[in-house]
Amino acid sequence: MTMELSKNYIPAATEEKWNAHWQNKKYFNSQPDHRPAFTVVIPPPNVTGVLHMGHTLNETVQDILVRKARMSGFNACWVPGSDHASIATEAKVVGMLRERGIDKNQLTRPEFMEYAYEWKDKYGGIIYSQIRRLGCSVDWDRVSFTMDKDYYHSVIQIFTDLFSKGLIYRGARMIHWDPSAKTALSDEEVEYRDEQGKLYYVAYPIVDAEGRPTGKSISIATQRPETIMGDTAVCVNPNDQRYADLKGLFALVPLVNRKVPIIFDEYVDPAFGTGALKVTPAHDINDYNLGLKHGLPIIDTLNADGTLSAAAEVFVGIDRFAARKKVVQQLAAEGLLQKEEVHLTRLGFSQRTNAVVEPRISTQWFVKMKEMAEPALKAVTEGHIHIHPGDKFLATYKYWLENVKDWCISRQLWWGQQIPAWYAPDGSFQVAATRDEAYDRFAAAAKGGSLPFAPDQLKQDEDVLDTWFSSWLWPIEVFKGVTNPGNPDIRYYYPTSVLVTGQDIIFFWVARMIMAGLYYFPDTLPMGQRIPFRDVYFTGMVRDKQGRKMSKSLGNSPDLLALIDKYGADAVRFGIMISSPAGNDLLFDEAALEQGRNFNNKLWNALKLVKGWEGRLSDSATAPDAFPITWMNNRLTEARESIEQAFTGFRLSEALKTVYSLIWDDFCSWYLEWVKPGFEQPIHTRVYKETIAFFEQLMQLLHPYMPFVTEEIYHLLGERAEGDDLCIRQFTSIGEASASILAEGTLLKEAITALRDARNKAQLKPKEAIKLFIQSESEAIFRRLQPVLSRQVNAASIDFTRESIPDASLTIVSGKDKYYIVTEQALDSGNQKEELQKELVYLKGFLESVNKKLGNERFVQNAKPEVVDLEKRKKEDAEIKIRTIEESLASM
RNA sequence: GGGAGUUUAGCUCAGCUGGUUCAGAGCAUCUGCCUUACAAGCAGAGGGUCGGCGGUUCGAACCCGUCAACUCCCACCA
Repeated sequence: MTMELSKNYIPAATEEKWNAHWQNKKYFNSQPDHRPAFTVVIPPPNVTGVLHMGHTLNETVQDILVRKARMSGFNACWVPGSDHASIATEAKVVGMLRERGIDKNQLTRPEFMEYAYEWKDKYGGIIYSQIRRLGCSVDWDRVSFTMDKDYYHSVIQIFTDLFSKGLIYRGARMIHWDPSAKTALSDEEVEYRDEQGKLYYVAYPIVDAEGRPTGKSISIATQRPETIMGDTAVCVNPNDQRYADLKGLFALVPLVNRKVPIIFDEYVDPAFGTGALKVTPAHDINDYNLGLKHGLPIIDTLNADGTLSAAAEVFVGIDRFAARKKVVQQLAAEGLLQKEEVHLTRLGFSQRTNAVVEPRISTQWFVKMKEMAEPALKAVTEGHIHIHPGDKFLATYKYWLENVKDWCISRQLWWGQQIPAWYAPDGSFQVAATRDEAYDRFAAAAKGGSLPFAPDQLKQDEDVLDTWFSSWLWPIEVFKGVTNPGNPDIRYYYPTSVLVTGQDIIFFWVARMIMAGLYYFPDTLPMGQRIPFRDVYFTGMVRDKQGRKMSKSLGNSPDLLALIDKYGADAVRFGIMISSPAGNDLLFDEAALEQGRNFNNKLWNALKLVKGWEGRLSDSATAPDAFPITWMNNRLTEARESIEQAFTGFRLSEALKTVYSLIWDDFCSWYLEWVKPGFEQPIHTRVYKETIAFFEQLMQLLHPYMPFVTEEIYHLLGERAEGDDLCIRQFTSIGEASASILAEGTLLKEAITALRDARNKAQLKPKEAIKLFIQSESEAIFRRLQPVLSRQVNAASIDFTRESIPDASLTIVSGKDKYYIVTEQALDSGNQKEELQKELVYLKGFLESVNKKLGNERFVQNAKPEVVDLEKRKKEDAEIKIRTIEESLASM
């Protein structure tokens, strides 16, 4: 087989070919069988999004683990899918409708859902095509979506089940409200940022019980003057002497002139502001609690969209921030505004819409978390689930679970699973999957009495569930574990093997999946079978090379497909992995992708070299030099061992570095140079075959990282039978590397390097041959290395000697092996003498320190015997080296 | 306010149980090479008080204390 190979590797030509081939062969489709399962569920990206660099890192890591497992005897199953992302998607759909001039409020719910699905179908495929381009070996027959029919039902089922067990309740609580999306949020969906704000000092007139002015006033500091109209008390610290005389008096709320009591509570910090606090129970969690404690009325002055409500009496219908300005103006006009000062404050923002959230009292659905948190904590602390890197996240995980509050799961949206609660005309409700079931429940509750309403009079709760309330079932329901319990898939694939995800969703998702798994599977099963995954691998955040977060506004978030077009998918995968230590942030730099592309090219050129030998095979009787093959074999074994260890510890970046260096340095720079025949010289068939075999093994090792180029080269290396593809080629077991062979290889490399350096320094041209004399204790070894050595340093002859050679340039390697270089023209040895003297000084200092150590009785007594022995050997070694150098210097 | 992490070469990071001549790698830099696989390359080289100080130990990049800088998470102070 001869074919012209292009000068450089061209990724575009091969990637689609192999994707199609793998898919046709169904290599990545998995069915339960006798092999152990290796299961990964993809963290489902938002259905309307595109893959950013964070996803790219995640998917690449998963693919590496999955491909490695598939090649190591496991039945690998990687489930792809996407998340309906209720609030994020709904916001986008509403935006799209607005652009088309459609107001969501004028649509019926079914009409809106039609638009939403239309949107989902249009954009939902984008991520899948990106995952495919990246080479991810997912099982496309198993693609799941959190709003699929079955999946939808599973969410409803879990809801009704949790409700029946008393773990879900409905009630009025103070929650975080997103005025932009007009929905409740969970605590986790609020992000806090420091903002420069203002503190306004406002005078509240003091009046007596009858509302008569006392002539006094109290000064109150507030950041939110627009909430003044909701004030129902003024609070001071009971121990604050400044305000002791206000007992029994009242304050007049500015602008609305409401008479409110002055209450006393130690909650107030006398040192902050003026030591007096306005209490607005409807709009601040602390004030809410104070209000409960002191029995204060609640006046809600805000509408759902953040405008002032009728209860505010003034500025009704004006947005809260505009109202703030107007209130300040008005206060100033009335002479009640005493001063303004700049104040740094922490504001909560909605994760999805970036709107400033409002604390709001509202009736919502909640999941009780305490009961679920306890086993979820145990699963990790008792070692059923391992977090990588553990030390960093264990504490965070623990703290959150120990302090977790109830989870607000209802959202005032349409895109999502609608809450299965059904309300009778009298406002009472039943939770059930369907209207009919709900009606039956009402009937059962009525104990046989006839119901005063018909089924179609039941009204279903308008709200949908938090998107995480569906994704926490992901590892279970992608295998239909909820809708078809005990089926062969869930029994085979669950628990999944490893979850790879960003550390930012440890609470949103990771902790809750653990809760869901432990809740759903009965505790009669061992915990090891109930957990959703055995390992969690947290990837860091991807930043640009200046360390800034990637964001649309900075424009520093590269387009994945453009990068793949430019460098190839393998190079992108390489670049992202080579600079990505587990759990640390990744500073994304295109230079790393360039390195990946260069590596592709290196592989390609090695292929070209080896392929060039095909026509010049020779079976001559003279056996080929065995050393390079023996050495490469052992070096490969050694590297495989360390790669295996790196994988076990999820040190994927380290494993890649090992493969990279194994291929580039050991295979290309050393081995291939050692066996490479001279120009147009034949190569021994055995060497050729061994080289091909090495090359294949190297491609196999690299395959999980760079699947396309390795598969391509694997096929170009030889004719392959049907079904002989690299992506399913199984790794052989790893033998034992011979330390002595490896040491000989090191010796050879050192000798070559030292002699090349000597040649360089002597300014010898590469073509100028030398005569080499070696004076060494390890003569027998050198005789074995001689064929390679002589060619690598262009030695016309190599001879062994017992004494120094006159008129030669001397190089000493490892302090004891002496190389004498003899050339036609005598070489200047002035520099050598200096270098040897420098070396001598260093060695003497070294020997001194070793002697000092050995002379220290406490060292000899306390250190482990092997350490002491080692020091003794170092001493001998140093002494030999010193003697060798001194002898040489004497003869120079 | 509480907690966690980080600090090693110009940059990004390894250094796993304290002990091989342990101070490493890649990138970048410098020198010399268009040598018949590869200039997207080859052959070499330079570069670091391991954040500061103190301690434990025969021995510390590694363990302990302390200080400093940076990063992240959590928390209801108007």
